[in-house]
This record gives sequence, C-alpha cells and structure tokens, in this order.
Amino acid sequence: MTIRLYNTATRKKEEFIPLVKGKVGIYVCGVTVYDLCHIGHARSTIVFDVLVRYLRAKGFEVTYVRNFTDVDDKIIDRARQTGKDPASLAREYIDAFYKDMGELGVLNADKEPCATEHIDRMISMIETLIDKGFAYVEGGDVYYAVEKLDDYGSLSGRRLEDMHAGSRIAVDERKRHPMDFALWKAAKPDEPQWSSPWGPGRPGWHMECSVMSNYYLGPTFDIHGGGKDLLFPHHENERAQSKAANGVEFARYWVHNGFVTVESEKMSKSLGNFITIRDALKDYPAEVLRLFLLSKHYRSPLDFTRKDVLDLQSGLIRLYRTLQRMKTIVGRSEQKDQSQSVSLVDAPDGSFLDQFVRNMDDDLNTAGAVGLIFEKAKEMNRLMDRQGNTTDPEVFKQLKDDRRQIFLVARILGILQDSPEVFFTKIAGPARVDPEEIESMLRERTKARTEKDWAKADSIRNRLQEMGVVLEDGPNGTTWRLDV
RNA sequence: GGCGGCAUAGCCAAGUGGCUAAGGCAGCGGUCUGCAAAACCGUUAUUCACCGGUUCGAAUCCGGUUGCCGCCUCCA
Repeated sequence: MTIRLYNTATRKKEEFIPLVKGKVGIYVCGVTVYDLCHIGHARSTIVFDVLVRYLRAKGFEVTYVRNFTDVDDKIIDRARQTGKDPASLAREYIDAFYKDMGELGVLNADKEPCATEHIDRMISMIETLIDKGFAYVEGGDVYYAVEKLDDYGSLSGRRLEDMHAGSRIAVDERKRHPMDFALWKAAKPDEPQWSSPWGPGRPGWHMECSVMSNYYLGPTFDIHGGGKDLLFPHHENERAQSKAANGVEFARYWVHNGFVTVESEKMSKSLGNFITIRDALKDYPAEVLRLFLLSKHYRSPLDFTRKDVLDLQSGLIRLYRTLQRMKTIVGRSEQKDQSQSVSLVDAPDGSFLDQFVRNMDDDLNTAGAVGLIFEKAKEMNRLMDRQGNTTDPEVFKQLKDDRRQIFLVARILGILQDSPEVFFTKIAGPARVDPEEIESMLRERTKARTEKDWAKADSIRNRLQEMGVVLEDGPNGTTWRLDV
C-alpha cells in the first residue's frame, strides 16, 4: 500500500514513489533562530516529525534533514538590540529549540545543519549560477535572474507578469527584473561576513536550503517540507537556484503545512497574541498540545483557542484513564515485545491497524487516526466492563493485544508516552495533598460506609473533593485520584 | 489587482461519487452505585453555506452566489 501525499507543485494528491525504492530523502525548512519558537513552529515541526515516524514505521529508510537559519537580517537586528554577538544569539535559540521541541516529543532529524556551516558550498553554487548565466554581479551583490529559468513561478503557481502588475514595493534599481533576488549580499559594517569572489558578504536566505538539501540528499530528492508561507518566495527561489545550477529536477514532492491562528487571529507581535511553546506548556501538558496540533488535517488552518484545547484535553484524559484501568486489570505493558507482536505492514484488512494505515496513507490523515484510537479505547473499556472481576484469559489476551496496537500507533503520533500517573500529575499540577492523610480519611470513610453512615461518608468525600481529590468506589474497594 | 484555500450538529473535527454522514467535547436520558465518580448504552445533522447543473445516484464532480481566511514583503 502506498502513501498518497498532496504535492503543492501539482496541487493534487499523488502516490508517493521514492526515487530509490525503500529509501526517502526529506528536507524540511527549520527555523530562523532569533527568538523562541511559537506554536506555529510546533505544528510544522510535529507534522513532519509524524511524517518521518510514519515513513519509518512503513519500513522506509529515511534521511531527514532539518536546518537552522543562523545568519539573517532578523538575527543581526536582534543581536544589535540585545548587545549580543549574532552567533551566540543563534546558539542560544538553537538550544531553546531543542529544549522546547524535545518537551513536545519531537525527535531529532538525522542531519541538522546550520547555514553558516555551508558558506563555501553556497559560494560555489553562486559561481555556478553566474557561469551558467542565471546570475549577475552588481557591486558586491549577486542576484538571481528569474527570467532565465523558463518555469520560474510554476511551483507556487505564479506568473512573473502577474506579480509585476501587483507589485508596489520599491524595487532596487540594480535588479534587472523586479523579482530578481539576492544570492549574495555585500557586507555592511559590523555584520557577520565571509570573504567571497565578490568581496566580503553573506548569503541570501534561499541559498542555504538549496545547498544543504542538495549536499545531504542529492540534486534531486523526494520530499521538501515547510510552512505554507514558505512556498513563495522561499521555496520557489530555492527550486529555481537548484534547478538552474544542477540542471535537474529539485524536490519531487512539496509538502506544506497550514497555519495556526490564535482565537481566530493570525499570530503577530503587534497583536500580542504570539504564543510561544514555552508559554503554552505552562497551561497544558505537552501531549495535549501535540495531540491538539494533530487533531486537524495538517494542510488546514488550525485555530488555537483555550476552549478547543481544553476539550481535547478532556478526551486525552479519557484515553489515559483507560490505560490506567488496563494497568490495574492486566498489569503493565511489556515494552520489549511490542514491536514484534504487532506490525503495520501485514495488518489484516479492516483491522484497527489497517484502518490506521489507510488514514495515514491518505495524505497523513492524523485526525482520522486519532478518531480510531478513541474507538479502540471505547472497545477496551467495554471489554473491561463486561469482564468485571473475572479473569478470563481470552479477554486478557484480547486486552493486551488491543493495548499493543494502541501503543504502536500512539508512538507514531507521539502521544500516550507518559504513564497515566505522570500524565494526571501534569494536569493536576504539583501535588498539594498528603497521601497519608488521604488514606487515613479513606479508612474513616470506609468504616462509616460499612456502618451505613452515609452522612459521614459523604462529608468525608466532600472534604476530599475540596482538596482536589476524587474518589471512586469500586468492587475492590475505594481508589482516589487527583481531580482533572 | 493576481494566486490559492475553506464553509459538515451547540463547539472542535473526519469523510471527497453509492452500506445507517467517523471520532472528541458539551448536553440530555439510562445501566452501574447507598448517593456519587469512572465506564458503558441510548440520544443530539433525513442532512453537509446558498442556487443551478452533470449523474441511476453527490456533502463528495462542474458553474455561479455569499461569507471567511491565507499568500503576493520577513514569517512554520
């Protein structure tokens, strides 16, 4: 069964057939490291994290490249404002990226290059472009001539004439065409700079991705990803540079994720509605955020509202309750043999795993996949309800098998990775209760209940409720948990 | 002005030509319980913004209308 991906270049869902059978090269535009990452960055990073996990689960050998843009106007500006050195500022936010994305369960890419590590190769590519007549030098700057590439604009579906007509931006008169863009920028005083055949300077933004993707994955590779906003001009220009320099096709499948809005408004510094991952993590456990970002199709816009996130949190709590219940009934899951006993590749038709694969194969329908997990959890609860106190080995086997399957798909989505206790603690916040005291109150209440002193039993329960403790009377006695 | 996308129940959200329109949240009724909690069962869209068209058959394809959004400038 093959994966179908929506290819922005053709505006269609297409069957994904890798260049080399069984192998996938994927390049995703990372972040410019001048500030903390926000939930929009989180969405993009998580979507491609899941894509890579899924490809691997399908048996592909994946080379995943995700870059850091560590030289750029914004970094230079921010460094100036804060009196920091641009390089150390970049380092600081690279560290912050790993910390924040790590908390969200994002795995590292195979290659995570910084632009500044590839300056020499960028210079070489610019030289090639000049030699081939696709670029020209003006003073210490080098520009790419968009008119020289016959299909410039085809990736983003634009025509040069249309853009020309709508453009109201002051055009640098050194450019031969208004849409020409800088490959190399002459250095201004006090800016990071590297020597080049055109004098000291730094590369234009698009160069790094052309060079690094080609360097790690070859001139033609399988998947290029990034946020929708990067389609133009960034990806269009990347593609133009590489195609012109290498004379072959660049990325074969272009995958773009949609934007995150906050309470129906685009995140922007001026509106003050920028939500950093760090701030979001103060309000919600990482998995709630992760699941929320995967609960809508990756290409659709996603509105981040408190109500919707909390609604989803309620759902995740229910999944964890099911897992906790499983633990008390059939015991802990055995991590080791999980991967051997269940597999994505030979799932029987119509089975849970088969349905999961069908959803994910269809342009990474994580929302549909999440729905399946809820259905499976309900099925497990039903089994546990029906079984009650008995210990039917058949039921045990079924439950364990169900749990293995849930964990298999949850690992691909990167959820349900906490133990239920840890998860509930994250939601309830740091414990303010003394377990000893609760146990003692519980004993008192149990005594009252055996004496059918309901008034006393209920008053104890109410007191515990006020302490944030919820009781559950079951056939095997009373258990307590933090109210979430 | 150019390009693109989206409109599915109270809210969020799958489904893109044909079984009874997934799932979650919230609500209501029920089972269980001394009462709760949790879980489960039932229930909440004869209908998928609106109007036409294609088809034996459309939420799903085509045309139009309305509304919302994104990109065209740094942006995940």
